[in-house]
Amino acid sequence: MGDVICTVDVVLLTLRTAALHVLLHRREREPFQNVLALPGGYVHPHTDRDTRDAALRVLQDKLGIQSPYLEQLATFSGPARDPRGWSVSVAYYALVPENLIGNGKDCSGTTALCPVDDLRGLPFDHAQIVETAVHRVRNKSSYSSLPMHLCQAPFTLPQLQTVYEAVLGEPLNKVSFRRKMDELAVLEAIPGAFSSGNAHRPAQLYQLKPAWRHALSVTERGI
Amino acid sequence: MGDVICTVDVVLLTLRTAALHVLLHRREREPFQNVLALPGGYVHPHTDRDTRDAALRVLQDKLGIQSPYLEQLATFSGPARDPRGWSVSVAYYALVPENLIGNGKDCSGTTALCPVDDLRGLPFDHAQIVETAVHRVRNKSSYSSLPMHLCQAPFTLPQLQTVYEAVLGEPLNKVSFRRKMDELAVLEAIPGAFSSGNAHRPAQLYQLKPAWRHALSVTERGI
DNA sequence: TAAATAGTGTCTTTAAGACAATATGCC
DNA sequence: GGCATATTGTCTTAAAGACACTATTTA
Repeated sequence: MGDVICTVDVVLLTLRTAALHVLLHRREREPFQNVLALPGGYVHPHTDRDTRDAALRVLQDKLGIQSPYLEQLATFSGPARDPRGWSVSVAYYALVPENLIGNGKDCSGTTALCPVDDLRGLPFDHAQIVETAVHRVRNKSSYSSLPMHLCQAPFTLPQLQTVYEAVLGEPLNKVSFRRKMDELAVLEAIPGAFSSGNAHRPAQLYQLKPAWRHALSVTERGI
Repeated sequence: MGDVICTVDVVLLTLRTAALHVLLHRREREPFQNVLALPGGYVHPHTDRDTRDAALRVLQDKLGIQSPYLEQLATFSGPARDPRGWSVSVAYYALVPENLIGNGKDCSGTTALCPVDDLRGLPFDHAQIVETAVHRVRNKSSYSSLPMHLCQAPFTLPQLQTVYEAVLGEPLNKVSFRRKMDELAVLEAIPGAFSSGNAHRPAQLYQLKPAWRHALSVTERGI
């Protein structure tokens, strides 16, 4: 009964040039040594408090990324998804602003940021896991504050609207968008802080209220 | 690495007297022998194609229930949730109409149907799993055809509305409800079939279109 | 025909979207 | 001042809810 391989995989998503990208990591060992794949690894029952802990450890050890927005996605299982044998992978997805990537390790070709709509050659069932994650993120973004975790604070409302539009893939009504952001009630204006340097009116800068740094607010009827 | 216990648990929900109930099963073995708990068991890598398959097997073997609406809920893990050791449980939830329960085995005290808002003494972290399932079902019911799987076909629209109201815990506008059922587009009227036996106008009988027996339809703005 | 519930028409209220006017920085 | 974008006001449109009217059965 104990011959089930138990792993975690992390789909780390970010926004680059208005398109969702996933961070892939070059595998150090067999199977699929040197192939780009989702960062993941065995659950370490002696040190991990749970699978979420294992996912955070993977992010820290393999990518040097700490404390992103992290949520359980789904669990994938079966005899064929991993050549080592019958396996269970608890998948998580993380959202980070682009600037957070590369601050840690790498810079050496061990990671790559790939557009989620143009992925090829992923090992295991990682293509399906990424697809599930992207679907979840796009869906959840349509009624919640989720995309705010892709935005580097401080940010302006027009910048945030651009992020929402990139994730959702459709233009949004400016007035409605602002009404919705107000309804979500997770942003706080930074007093006296405005965007600058542009040849036009500066915009108010905002940040997530601290209580919402790792939580979501949802609207009744969608963004 | 292989010393992680891998199990599935199933939260089987039904509606009895307008209240959500969960089907519990008396454990045949240690730990918690003879205690009522969620039906569950080890993943069998030699026979299960995946964890969903394991959940269906558990439903069949322990409860004699086949082919309900079944969906993955979440995965629960950690060193303390199971006294046997560090464990991962992939939880599923199933929805069935009440009449389907008891057609199989039991009738002998090995199972019990308990109201989800009045559960005590559940072993493991099963209380948390049930709570998560109920939360998921209530939330998903607010914008989808999910509650239809709690309804024995054929059913009338007023009956279905009662089911939605029971799950959501609030009264619904009759006209809006019918507009939404029309928008979901998953029901088909059974030609010439009407409810009868009551001292009032009979109601048209409906059933799920076959394509939607194991799928969900969702609305843009909620029920 | 009275009672009870099913089913529908329509008015009111509320939310969403379109449009435009004003605000404010930098050149 | 002129330009570009931010922000806000307000009108239009669409969805949701309230209410009431008609329909159809049994007692």
